[in-house]
Amino acid sequence: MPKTSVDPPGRRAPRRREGAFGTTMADVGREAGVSAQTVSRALRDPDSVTPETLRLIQEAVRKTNYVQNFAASHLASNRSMMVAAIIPTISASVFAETIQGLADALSPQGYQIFLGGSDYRLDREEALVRSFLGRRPDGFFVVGTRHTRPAAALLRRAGIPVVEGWEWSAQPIDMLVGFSNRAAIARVVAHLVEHGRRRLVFAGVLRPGDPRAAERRDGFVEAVAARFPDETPRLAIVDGSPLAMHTGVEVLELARRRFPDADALVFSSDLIASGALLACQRLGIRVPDDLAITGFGNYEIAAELTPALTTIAVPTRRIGSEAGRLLVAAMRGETVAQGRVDVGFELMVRESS
Amino acid sequence: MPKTSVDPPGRRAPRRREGAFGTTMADVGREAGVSAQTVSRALRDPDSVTPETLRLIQEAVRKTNYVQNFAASHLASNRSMMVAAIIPTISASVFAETIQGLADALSPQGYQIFLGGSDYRLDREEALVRSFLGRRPDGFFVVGTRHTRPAAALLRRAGIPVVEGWEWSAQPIDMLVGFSNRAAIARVVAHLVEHGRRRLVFAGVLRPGDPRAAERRDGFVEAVAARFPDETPRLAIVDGSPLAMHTGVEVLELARRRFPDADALVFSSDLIASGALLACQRLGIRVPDDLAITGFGNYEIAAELTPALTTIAVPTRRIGSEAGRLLVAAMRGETVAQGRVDVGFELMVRESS
DNA sequence: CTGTTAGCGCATTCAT
DNA sequence: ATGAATGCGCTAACAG
Repeated sequence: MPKTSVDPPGRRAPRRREGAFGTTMADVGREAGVSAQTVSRALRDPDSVTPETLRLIQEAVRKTNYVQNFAASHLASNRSMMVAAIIPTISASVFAETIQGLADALSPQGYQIFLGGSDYRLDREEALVRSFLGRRPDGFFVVGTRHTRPAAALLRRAGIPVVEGWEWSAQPIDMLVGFSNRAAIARVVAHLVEHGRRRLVFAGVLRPGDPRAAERRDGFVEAVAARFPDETPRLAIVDGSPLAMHTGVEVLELARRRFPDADALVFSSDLIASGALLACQRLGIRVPDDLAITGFGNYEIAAELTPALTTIAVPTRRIGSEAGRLLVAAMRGETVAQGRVDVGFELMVRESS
Repeated sequence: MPKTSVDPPGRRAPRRREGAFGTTMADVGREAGVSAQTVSRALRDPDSVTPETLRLIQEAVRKTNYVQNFAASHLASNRSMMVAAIIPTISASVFAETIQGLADALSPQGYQIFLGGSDYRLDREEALVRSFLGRRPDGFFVVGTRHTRPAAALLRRAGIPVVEGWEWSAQPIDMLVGFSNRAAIARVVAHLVEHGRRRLVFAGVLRPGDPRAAERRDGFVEAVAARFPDETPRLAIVDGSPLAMHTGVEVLELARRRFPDADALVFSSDLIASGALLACQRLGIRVPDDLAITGFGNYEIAAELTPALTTIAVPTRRIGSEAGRLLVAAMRGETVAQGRVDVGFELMVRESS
């Protein structure tokens, strides 16, 4: 091995990558006959170089199979072009829709999304926040406005735009895109009472990490108390069961056992409302004649059932796209005039009520 | 401003980060009275430093609110601790389950997941592959074995473990975790024929980017041809409609119009089978007396319907966890003995057939 | 429009 | 067990 120069002390063999993507901008530049810096510029802003230079570089990129290394780009520019997103669970279609909306708004701007599911647990959310911040995202989206104190502190200190979603809050960490779960249930209660229902039962699954469901319960209690001040609000709530269709049967039975005279069941989710509605067919309970049933979320199944399910439609996708819009603006350094967006909701009156 | 040293020419102000996470390992080390390297070691392997040193460092981390920068770590170590995953759509619960399984296997090992949805389009998949490889993931998971030529080439050249999932293929790019969609449908056909059905119709939604649905159709054609060599296989397929419950009604009507004497409908997905089954109630079609109906996927709704839906259960979550297991082993540099895992499927016989 | 220089924050390598 | 030097691949800042 020829050694043409004397290495200074402490000099070692270079750590150059062996892998397939060992080619760097310098390699591309060498191939194209320009400097690495020009390659960098050409890739980020093609108009900043001569058309001829651009052509040479593009050709060199192709020839060398070059794939840009974003980690290095991130380190040098202090921009990761990533947005972190935390949702309660990946397998709930409503949150998946929100993420779809987020992606629709962010992808065209070149941002990638880092997704995590907290499994409805604030401690896991905190762990995710901590771990995600290590990747230095340029923005953060999180479902919910309730967080552990350290998680909120981390997000506040991160120095990046943060959007909370799916709820309404007086004191968001930064920006907010949501709606009032309370008001939505109040709307359901108003609808039922207007149609002659008198003995309403709130039927739901409540878990510690799901403040949105708790808000719906509170909204129910408030709305019923306002109309029937002398009555105790009727609640049929389970808290150990999963938020799934078959739990609807369980909640239905609980409600009927505890309140045999009920004439309307206000479910906290379409998922359990659907399970209950299908069970009613088997049990011979006539809906809406014997019992009105309402859901929440306007899931795909709601419109397909017989009778079709009355429910609250939430613009889940729009929550994501609005959040993305706000994040993009803020990440660009623009001052966001209105950082709180109420996307509202819509009562879908169908046959079940 | 005191200037105690003469700057060499070309010297500029440092680019040190201003943001909240400006603290580096050097800052932590200074606070703890050790070098940055010791901090680095302590964070990665707490046993490699003195308990006392560890304590000092942990305290310093807390005091300075230090959050490790993974981008720098990645660049220096050439390990990103990320796995990229591409699925057809985020909002399909079956794929969400697979991702959940993947996360279950990878998170404990410290890997984070980069998720993308191709929207059932191979060109978008290629774009995602390209963009994801720029992040230099340590492993790659992708649903499907069909890819554009450049996408497959990129994955092959990437020099990282790749797992394809949800199908079966003779020539995977690298590793494979799936099952035979053909065999699954053949199993359904066998079941129906054994129970006296003679005029089977394949009812489905086919889209260019969904080879799994196409496999199911092909499996149907093969199985029927093997049993009734003289007949032309009956197909009721729509290709412009979304894969949604309400499309089931459309497919049902098409099948009945085209094959009025059909005695069994083999749907390509529980989603459309459920929509069709619910429509049958409204239309007065008795299931299974007039018509047997089968689905695919064993979605949550399948067991809740009346009659409950006969379907193929796919271990969706296990596809993800097995993929994660294989990736972890390969990323550790272990030689994976069996890189092809057939997770199989199960016929769930219920009331609808 | 293009090249040069320095450094982003960390892990690796070697020395102690 | 700990420290010092070096470079990962890229972009910012500046010079020409």
